[in-house]
Amino acid sequence: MAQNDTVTRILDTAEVLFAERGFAETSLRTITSKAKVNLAAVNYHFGSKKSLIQAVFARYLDPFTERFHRALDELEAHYAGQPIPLERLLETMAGSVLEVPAERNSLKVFMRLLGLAYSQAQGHLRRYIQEEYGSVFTRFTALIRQATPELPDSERFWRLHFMLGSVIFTLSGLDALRDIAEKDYGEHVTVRDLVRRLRPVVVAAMQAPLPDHLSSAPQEA
Amino acid sequence: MAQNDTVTRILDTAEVLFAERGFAETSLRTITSKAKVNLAAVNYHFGSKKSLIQAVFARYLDPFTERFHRALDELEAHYAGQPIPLERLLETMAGSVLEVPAERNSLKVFMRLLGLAYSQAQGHLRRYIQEEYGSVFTRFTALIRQATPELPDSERFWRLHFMLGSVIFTLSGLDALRDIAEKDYGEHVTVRDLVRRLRPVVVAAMQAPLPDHLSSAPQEA
DNA sequence: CTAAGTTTCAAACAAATGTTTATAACTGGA
DNA sequence: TCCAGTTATAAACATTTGTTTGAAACTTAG
Repeated sequence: MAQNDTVTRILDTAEVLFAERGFAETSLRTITSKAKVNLAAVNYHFGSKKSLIQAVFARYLDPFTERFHRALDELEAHYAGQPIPLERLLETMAGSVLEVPAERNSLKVFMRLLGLAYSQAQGHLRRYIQEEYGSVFTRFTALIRQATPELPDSERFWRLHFMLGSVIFTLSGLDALRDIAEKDYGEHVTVRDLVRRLRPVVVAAMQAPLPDHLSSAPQEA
Repeated sequence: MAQNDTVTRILDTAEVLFAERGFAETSLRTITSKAKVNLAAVNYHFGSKKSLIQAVFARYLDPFTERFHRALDELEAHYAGQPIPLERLLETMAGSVLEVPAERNSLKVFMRLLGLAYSQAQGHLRRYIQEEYGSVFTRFTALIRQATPELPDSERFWRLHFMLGSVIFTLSGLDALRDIAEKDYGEHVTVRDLVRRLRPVVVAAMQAPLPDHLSSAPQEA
């Protein structure tokens, strides 16, 4: 299993370095030397650096989407057409997110990669993620819609992205923030702690009153 | 005023390109050719690419911190020792943020730069921003503390970062999100619209009930 | 006008990057 | 054992990068 070993070692090393420094700032030579494989191995096994980046994402996102779809299946079966409560939906998502990286690296790496995918204008990455994994997000938002019928569609859209920002931003910068929190408040924060803290915040944010310009005026379609 | 013209043209061009592509992905040749100045001009006027990046930030952050400090002065004078309501603090911050870029480019560029500063592990940038502009943030959080006495310190710390994530993430990815929103909901969203939408969300998030593991157990110091 | 100082410019530099190539080493089945 | 197919390796390749250089052009004060 020499091939698989090389491929895995490249992926393991690349994901850590990408998360630490970003994609453009991580050279193939840095990856291959740290992974103790030949420089040409990346192009041989993956074709290009771009494809390596996508492969790093696929290794997280493939199991995640699979699990998330299954979890949503169960949830829908259990509620049998009834709208699923917002809290249950959020818990399910958090659960699926937490399950996957537990098997390999830390959630931090995963989130940091997601944050980079959004922030770095790496066009190909955004497109790739949207095309490959957009469907599960669409499904999730449709369920959120049933759970929050009082929200205008556009308002829900924006609030979901507000919350997505909270999660990705905080978790992707977790290391630096954790150091501060530990120094200033003497408490060591785990990812699970953060998720616990996030839950009431996200729920409250989604259920916040409508902004003035929407609550008084007639709501849009 | 030939020098100033060159310097300004470099800064104007660089900030847009940085915001669009990131720092590592934007070469000095791209900047200088688009700005119609000589390649060596960057090193002549700024010394290095790193210093150019910092100068781009300084041009936003210097006026911002000055205004924000002044606005907080007024607010503190008006409330004369009384704790300032959370909404007023948030409005003041939003106001200061909105004022500055109105004079030059769009807020989007500013936010996107901030997002990049956090997400790209550009160590020097994080350090630079923390050292140069950390004090105003410290002052702001102290006021937030008085406005939310019911929150444990660590909980407030995390919630502030949750909200910071919402703002930076949404506003820095504004272009892509706006396109979706316009296509799906037929509404053109301005930055001011978004800030209006953010307000009730942020307030509700900051005032959300404590998470289970904090609300029942005795609260930490 | 002239000389000193500042700014521009084209060219070159060294270093680093992703990728390709040709060869060697290894692998498993006939 | 031998041979196809796969994988590993070192070397080279063509670009691109940030930076430096030295001379030209320009500006400004005496």
